[in-house]
Amino acid sequence: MSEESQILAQRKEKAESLAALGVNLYINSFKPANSAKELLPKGEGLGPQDADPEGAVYSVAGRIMAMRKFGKAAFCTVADTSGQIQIYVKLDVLGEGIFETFKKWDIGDIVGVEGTLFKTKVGELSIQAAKIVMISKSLRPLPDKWHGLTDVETRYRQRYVDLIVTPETRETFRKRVEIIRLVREYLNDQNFMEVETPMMQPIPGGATAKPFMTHHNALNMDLYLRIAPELYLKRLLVGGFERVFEINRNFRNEGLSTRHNPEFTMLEFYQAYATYTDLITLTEKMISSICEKVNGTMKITYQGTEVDLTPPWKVLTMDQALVEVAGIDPAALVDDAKVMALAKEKGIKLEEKAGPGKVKTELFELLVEEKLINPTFITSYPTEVSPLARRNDQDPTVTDRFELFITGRELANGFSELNDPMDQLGRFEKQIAERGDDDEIHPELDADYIRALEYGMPSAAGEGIGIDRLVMLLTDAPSIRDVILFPHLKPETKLQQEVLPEKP
RNA sequence: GGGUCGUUAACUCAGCCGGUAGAGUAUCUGACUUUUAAUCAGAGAGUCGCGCGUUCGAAUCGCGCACGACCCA
Repeated sequence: MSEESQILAQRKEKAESLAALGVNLYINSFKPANSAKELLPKGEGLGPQDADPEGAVYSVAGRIMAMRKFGKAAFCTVADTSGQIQIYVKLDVLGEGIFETFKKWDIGDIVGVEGTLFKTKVGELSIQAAKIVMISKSLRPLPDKWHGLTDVETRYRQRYVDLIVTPETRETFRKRVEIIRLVREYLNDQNFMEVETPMMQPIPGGATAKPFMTHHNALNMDLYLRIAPELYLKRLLVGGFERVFEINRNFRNEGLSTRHNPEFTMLEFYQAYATYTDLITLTEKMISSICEKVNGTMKITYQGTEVDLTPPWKVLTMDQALVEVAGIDPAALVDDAKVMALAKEKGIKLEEKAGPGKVKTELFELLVEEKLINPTFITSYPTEVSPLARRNDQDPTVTDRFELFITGRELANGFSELNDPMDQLGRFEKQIAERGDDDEIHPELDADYIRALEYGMPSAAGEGIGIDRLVMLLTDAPSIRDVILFPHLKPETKLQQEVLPEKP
């Protein structure tokens, strides 16, 4: 108790004194018939100080966000999920006994109110409270009503407080839900089936990333949290499901940043008898239409930069991008030796086993990526860096693949799928052979995936879209932590001591 | 992993060259029956992130650590 803050101790005392009066502080019998949002239009016909002539009784429940108390009356702002409404509490309406308990109400309490509507002198629609109940007593004070909660650490750690007091946070996550709902709707309308594939995988495949490891006790086997669902979704193409998608979490055991959370949400979808160019069209239509539905326009601002999502979007090959965007002399790209020389000149460290394709991709990442502000599809990725993509029929050193960049960031990655089992096996083997001894990522050969391809997979195209990054773009969020409800943080050290009661 | 910045009351923040810890909001007491950042009067509230060091004396200076932010790899 001695360690407890004064306010917390006072609130606990207050709760105890209410309980001593026989007030149940945590009832579950109040069921509001109305929401704040639906009541607000009912004041439209009323002038200041008018009472609702129909005298209808309404009830709402919500959290007290502000209180202005007088001796024998008070105004409270009550917030529910739909919005806020003011309630007016008066001694002569409620009676002495009830009003005494009301005096112990605090900002932050969740309460229920029943009464009729009226407008105040200054014209704010309010509920004249005829009945009031405490639904849940709050023991902790809310942050400053004027400044709100600005400490980002507290906002991420105690998202529940952030959601209570920061309207922008509520808006961002409402938009996130809406964006994901619209993605589902779009793909369902195109006859895609939503499926779920393993998150715990014996061999982590479908991407190059460090996995998290876990252990199954009964089977006594190690498992990996998936880094991508790709290889399972393509098994479903073999099985005859021609259009599948999955929206779910991937896990990568790598660094954290404003663009990386260890678990993140990925959309992957696969369409049989389609090519990567079909997906380019699908992608620009889907994202631009979702943006218009969520933001009312396709021209948005991201962190002060204007971005126009109106289709069609620009399509450049990697070579074209190096020339047009980075200003590289086309002569420097004509053969492998010239590419290697250029990389050296630009200060790229040449790994021993890195081939010209990997080097060119690094040049692209260094010189072009951050300059692609408006949506741009980059195509013709080197085969070397695209182990699961189909080779281009004219030039087998590149693949029928694209990545989508907006605001300098990769947002999507798609390609015509490699369905030749022998080619796939060769690429897996090459990938494993080229692994540097110091590499922390150890690709393993997924033999069952090869076996699946040997049954025959239809020609197809597939794509992954980072949902968190899409939400960041469409909500103008600077950090991925602003679009993930509970982003990963290191644990607090002192919290246990604070919450647990002291033992004698 | 490296660099820069931050951590002071429940919240938002001051605190200068090292000399008794400050404000607003919130809270408590009193007044107040149409306020809306209500008002007026009064009061309480702190392990200055943690540890070590320098010093007569450290929120302040130094070193280490923790957590966070941003940038870089």
